[in-house]
Amino acid sequence: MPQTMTSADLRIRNQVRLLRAVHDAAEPFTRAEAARLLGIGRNTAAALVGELEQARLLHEIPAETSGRGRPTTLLVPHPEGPLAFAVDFREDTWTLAAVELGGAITELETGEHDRTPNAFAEIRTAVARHETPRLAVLGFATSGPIRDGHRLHISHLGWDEVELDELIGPDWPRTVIDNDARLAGLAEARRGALRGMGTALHFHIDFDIGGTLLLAGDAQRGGHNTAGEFGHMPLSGSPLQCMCGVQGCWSLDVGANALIRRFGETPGYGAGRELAQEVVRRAEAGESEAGSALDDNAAALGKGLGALANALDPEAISLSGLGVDLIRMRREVIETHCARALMEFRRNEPPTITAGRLGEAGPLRGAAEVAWDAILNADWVKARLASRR
Amino acid sequence: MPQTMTSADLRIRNQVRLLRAVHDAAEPFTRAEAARLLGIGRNTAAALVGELEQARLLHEIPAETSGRGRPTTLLVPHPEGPLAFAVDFREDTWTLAAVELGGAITELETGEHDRTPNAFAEIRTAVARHETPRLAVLGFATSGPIRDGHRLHISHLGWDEVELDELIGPDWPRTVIDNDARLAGLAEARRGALRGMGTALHFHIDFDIGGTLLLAGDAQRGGHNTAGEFGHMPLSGSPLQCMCGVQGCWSLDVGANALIRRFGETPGYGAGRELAQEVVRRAEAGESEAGSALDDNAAALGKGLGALANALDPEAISLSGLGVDLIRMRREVIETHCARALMEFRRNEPPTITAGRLGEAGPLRGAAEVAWDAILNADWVKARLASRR
DNA sequence: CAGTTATGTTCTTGGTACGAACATAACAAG
DNA sequence: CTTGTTATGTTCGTACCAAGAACATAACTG
Repeated sequence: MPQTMTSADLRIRNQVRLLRAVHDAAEPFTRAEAARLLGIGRNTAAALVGELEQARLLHEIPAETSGRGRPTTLLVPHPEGPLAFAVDFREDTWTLAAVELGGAITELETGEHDRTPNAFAEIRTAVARHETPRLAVLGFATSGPIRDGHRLHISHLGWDEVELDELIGPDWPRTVIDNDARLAGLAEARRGALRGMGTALHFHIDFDIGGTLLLAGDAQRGGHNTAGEFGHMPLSGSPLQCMCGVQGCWSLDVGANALIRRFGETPGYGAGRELAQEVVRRAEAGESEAGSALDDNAAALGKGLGALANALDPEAISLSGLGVDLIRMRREVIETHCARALMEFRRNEPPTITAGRLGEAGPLRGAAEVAWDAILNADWVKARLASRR
Repeated sequence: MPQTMTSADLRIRNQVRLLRAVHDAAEPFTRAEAARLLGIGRNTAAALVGELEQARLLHEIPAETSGRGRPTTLLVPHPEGPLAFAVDFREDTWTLAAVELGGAITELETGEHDRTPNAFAEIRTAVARHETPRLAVLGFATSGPIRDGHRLHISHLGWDEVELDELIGPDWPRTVIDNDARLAGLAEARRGALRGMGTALHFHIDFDIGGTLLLAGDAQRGGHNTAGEFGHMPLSGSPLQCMCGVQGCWSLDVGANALIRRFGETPGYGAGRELAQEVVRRAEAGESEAGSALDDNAAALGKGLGALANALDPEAISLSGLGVDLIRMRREVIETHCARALMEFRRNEPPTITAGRLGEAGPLRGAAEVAWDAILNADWVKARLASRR
C-alpha cells in the first residue's frame, strides 16, 4: 500500500503486518505478544484478530498457560484458511505441495514428466485433483531463467524461451513462477540458514552454479528477471569455453560438469548428476583421484565466493546441491581459497559459508514463499475481509 | 515508520511522502498535482501543505497560470527551510556545499588539506564558518571503505582503519558518511543517468574501480558496509598480484594504474592520475601506443561489465572518472567485449553503458542525498512539525 | 484465601482522510 | 462585454481508526 492511505487502510495495513508476522515467525505467538510485537494496544489487537478470524485467516487456540496472568490464545493459521500450492518442477519429476500460512507444508503428489512443455498440463491436472476452495495461489519453481517474467529457458530440457503465458493459461489459479536456485535462496533467507540476514548469497550447485543475492530476506531479480547467473562470471580462471557462449565461466570449474570432465566424460545433462555423486562417494571412500577432483572443485568454489564477497559483502553464504557435499567434505579447502580471494583487510571477518538448511526442499519452500508473498498484501487481504464478513 | 501507526502518524506519513516527492521530482509541481500524485484529496493536500509551510519545510509560490481553471501554487522548498551540507573529501582537497530540499546546490568553500586526519577538523571549522540555524544534517563523501560504518580505510592516504567516531565528534552536526564511489552511484540513480532504474550499476574508475549496486534508487551497503569492491574480482584474467592482497583483480587491468603500468611507471597514487590523463590525451592525439593501452583498458572494462551483468542483470551501467574518457573514446571496444562476456541468450538486450551525468560532482551530490535521506523520515518530520507550530 | 499479575473488554477521545457541496479565478466563446 | 466552462481551493459533516483509562477476568503465589 505505497499509494493511497485512508484510516480504513490503516486497519488493513496492521492486519497484513500481523499476518506477515504469523507467517514469518519461527514459533507461534500469542495475541498479547502480537500486540507488543506490532506496537499496538491489546484492544486493537483483539479487534484485528477478530476480523481476521471471521475472514478465516487466523484462528485462536488456547495457549498453554505459563506463569501468572489471565490465559491468552495462540495465533495460528485458520484450519479452513487459504492455502498456497507449491510446485517444484525438475528435470524428470515434479512435486506438488500445499502450504499453510506459517509455512507448514504437506506434500500432495509427485510425478514424472516427459520433458516437454506438456508437463505443465499434467501439473495443472494434478492441481485440479487436489483443488479445494481453500486454494488461493500457486507458486512454481522451475529451472533456468525466466526472461521478463514470461519467457522460460531450460537448456537441459531443450526449452528455448518457451512462452509461459501459453502454458499457464487463465484456467490456472493465480500463479507465480520463478527459477529454482533463486527460490531455494529465498527459502533459506526466510526459513533457513540465511534467516535474518540483511545481505546474503545462496548458490545451488548442480551441473553448474545458479544463485541469488538476498537483501533483507528478498531475492533480487534484476532488470530482466535474469539476475543470478553467478556461474557465468570468470571467477576461477578456466581457459575453457562454456556452453553459455562465454569463455572462462566459474561453472566450468565448479559443479557436476567440472567433476565429470575431470574423468573424461563429456559434460552435459542426464546421467551426469549420478556420475558426480559417484565421484563424491569415491572421494569419501578415500580414492585419491576423486578426492583431488573434489579439491579442485572446492578450491574454485572458494575462490569465486571470495571474489563475490569482495563485491557484495554478504554476511553469510549458503550452498545447496553439490555444495552441501563440498562443504561437508572440503570445508577447509573452500574457506582457504575464499580467504585468499578476499581483500586482505576483510580476511578477519570472512562471510560464514554454510550448507543450506532446507536441502532438497529449497525450491519448493521458496515457491511457497513467493506464492504467499503474492497474497499477503493490502489488496488481497482487503478483498478477503470484504468477502467474508 | 515500519512500526507503530496511529492515525496521527498517518498525517506524518503523507507529509513525508509529499516532501520526498518534492525532493525527488525533476521539476517542481503544483499543489493540485501533488494531490493527484499522492492519491489524496485536494482538501487533504491543502492541510498537509499548510502544516509543512508553517514548519518551514515547504513554500507555496504562485504558479504561472496555464489554461483554464483557478490558479494554483507551486510547491518549492521553503526559503528558510532546512539545509543539508555536503562534503566531498578528496585526496588533496575538499569541497563544502549547501543543498536545499529538491537538490539545489550551492558551493560554499573549497580547500586543500595535509592528507592527515587533521583534515576533518579543518572541514569542521569550514562548516562552522558557514553554519546557520538552517543546517540540519551533513553528508560526507570520502574514499575507501568505511567498515561497519565507523572504521575508515583510505589506502592512498595511508589511513589504516581510522576511527571515525574520534574524528566526527559530538560537536559535529548530525553527520552521515559514505564512500565516494557509492555516493556517486547513488547520485546517478537519484538525479543522473540511472534515474528510475530498478537495477543498475555504477563504477567510478580512478586508480582502480569502485562501484555500487543500485536497487530502486538505493545504494547497497553489504553486511559490513564494504560492498562495492567490484574492482577486486578476477574478471579480466590478470596474472598480477594486486595491492589489496589478491591475485588477478579486475582493477589491475582497468583504471589509471593499469594505464601507468603499461608505460613502465610504478602504479601507485600521487602523480599517477596526471600520467593517466596524459595517456588519454596522447591517445586522442593518435599516438598508437597510448591508443592501444586505452584499447586494452576498455576491453578489460567491457569484459568485466559483461560478467557482472550476467550475475546482476542491470538495466544500465554508468561510469565516472576515467570511465567517462573510456566511453567517449572506446565505446565500441567496451561494448564488444561486454557482449562477448554476456551469456549468449541475453546479448540481444545488453545493459546500456553510459557516462554518468553528474561528472565530478557525483560524490558531492550523493552525499547530499544521504544527508537528506537521514532526515526525510517520519521521526524527523514529526519533531520538526512539533517544534515549529 | 487473599494478593499479584498478565491479559481481555468496554467506552470515550483525538485525529485522519474522504466526499459532497460550494466558492473562486482564470480562460473561452458568442 | 457577458456568460459558460474548467480546474482548483475551501468548508463541513461522516466514517473509521488506534490510543488510553478503567474495569473485568483467570490464572498463579504465598
